[in-house]
Amino acid sequence: MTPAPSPKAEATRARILHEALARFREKGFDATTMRDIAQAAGMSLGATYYHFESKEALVMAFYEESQEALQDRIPEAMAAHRDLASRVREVIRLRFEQFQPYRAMLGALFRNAADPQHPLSPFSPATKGIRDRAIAHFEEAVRGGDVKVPKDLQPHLPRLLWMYQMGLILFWIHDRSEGQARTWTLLDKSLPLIVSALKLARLPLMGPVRGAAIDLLTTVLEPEPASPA
Amino acid sequence: MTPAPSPKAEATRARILHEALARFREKGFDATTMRDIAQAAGMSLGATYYHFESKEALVMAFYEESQEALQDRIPEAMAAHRDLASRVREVIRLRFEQFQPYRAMLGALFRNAADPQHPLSPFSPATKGIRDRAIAHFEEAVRGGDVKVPKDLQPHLPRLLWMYQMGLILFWIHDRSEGQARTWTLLDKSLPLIVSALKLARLPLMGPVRGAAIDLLTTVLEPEPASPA
DNA sequence: AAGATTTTTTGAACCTGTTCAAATTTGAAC
DNA sequence: GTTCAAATTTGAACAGGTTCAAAAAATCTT
Repeated sequence: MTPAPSPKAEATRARILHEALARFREKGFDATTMRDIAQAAGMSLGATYYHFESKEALVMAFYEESQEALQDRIPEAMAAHRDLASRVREVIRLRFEQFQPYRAMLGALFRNAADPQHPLSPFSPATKGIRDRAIAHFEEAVRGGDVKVPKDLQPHLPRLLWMYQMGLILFWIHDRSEGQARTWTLLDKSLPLIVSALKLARLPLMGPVRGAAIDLLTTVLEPEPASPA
Repeated sequence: MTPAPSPKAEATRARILHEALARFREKGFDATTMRDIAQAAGMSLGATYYHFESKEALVMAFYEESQEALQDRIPEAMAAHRDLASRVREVIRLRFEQFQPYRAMLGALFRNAADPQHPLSPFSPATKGIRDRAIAHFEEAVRGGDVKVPKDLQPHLPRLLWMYQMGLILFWIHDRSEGQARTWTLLDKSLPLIVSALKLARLPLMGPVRGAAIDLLTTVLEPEPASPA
């Protein structure tokens, strides 16, 4: 796809991204100008655009890099937690920890969350690669957890948990309480409920209910387009 | 607040809005330029800005006007439906019917849905007036319905139903299926579930569960700032 | 190393939302 | 009808994201 990984342009790219993020963190996404970034990186505006298609592409690169960085920390984190709630909580906690310095600017990323067509949306085709890896974390959390998940729910659960995380992140971004305390309260109140519901879902009588819920789910979830040969 | 309703500026305003909406419908929000609109309305760009603070203000005016227009149709619609599911469905159906011609451009309104601070977000302080009236429709639907709602849930239900509607609208806007068939499927599958859950919620054993759910709810819902005297 | 080719960089636009001071028009008071 | 203030309109800017042809630098070929 990309013609070549490029030799040392990689360094320039990294420098631009670095300078951009520093400014995003400090003054926010909107207040930072592409001209600011170009100047900080010591190059012309046009050159900056040679390395990044758009201002938003910078945020995308950040998103990508973040996912990369988290990748490594999941295994050890999972090794330290046994029960499902703790495992899921840990995945989410790590993400928050990582996003912390960028909380303000993340508004810019999630501004477009509601438009699944927008490249920057966490739900867009453009972010599928990142999304899939993020979902894999929850797959991992569930797999090694202590809760037996019904067969029919199994293929959906990781994605559902990822969506749950997305909701929390959205809440967190706009949470103006001290230290985002309300988000943590929400997490600690909702996660146990989810896990309880999961345990309840295994009860014999619950078959039909589960069926209805999953039926609903498949209606909502876009059918993944079959990748052509 | 507003100094005066203005005499005939109202007509100019209406003309601008009319021309703007025609173009939004035809070419979409983004592809329509403020210069286009000014020209269509037969006036200078600056004059257009005299009547509308911003391009988004045009969408806001549309949103406002829509709410106004729906207001009248609710009573008769409710008179024709007895059971709760039908009543709620009717409120939602009316909204879809009204938004139909603007479906494409509504992406622009809901683009900012995820940012509760953004004026155009249906969740923003700026849209509270409209929102409150929309919620009132659901209040009406519940009040005259055939389902007895538990006391502790009562104050929350209308808003919850409104949020449910918002979710459906969001889904609908991005639903690319023929005639947005998937949205209707979703509605017809989810609404009965909601009503069933509501009926179940009244069962004696459900008290604690309901309590936990409502507790969670009040954590999520921003505490409305007390209006100062 | 000269020439050819590709990658980077530059600088000058362009576009579109928005702002604003300076007219112009309108309407009320006299 | 003249006068004055307020409401409206104009035209010319500005800002910031984006584009692009042309120049410069780096890399490759022989």
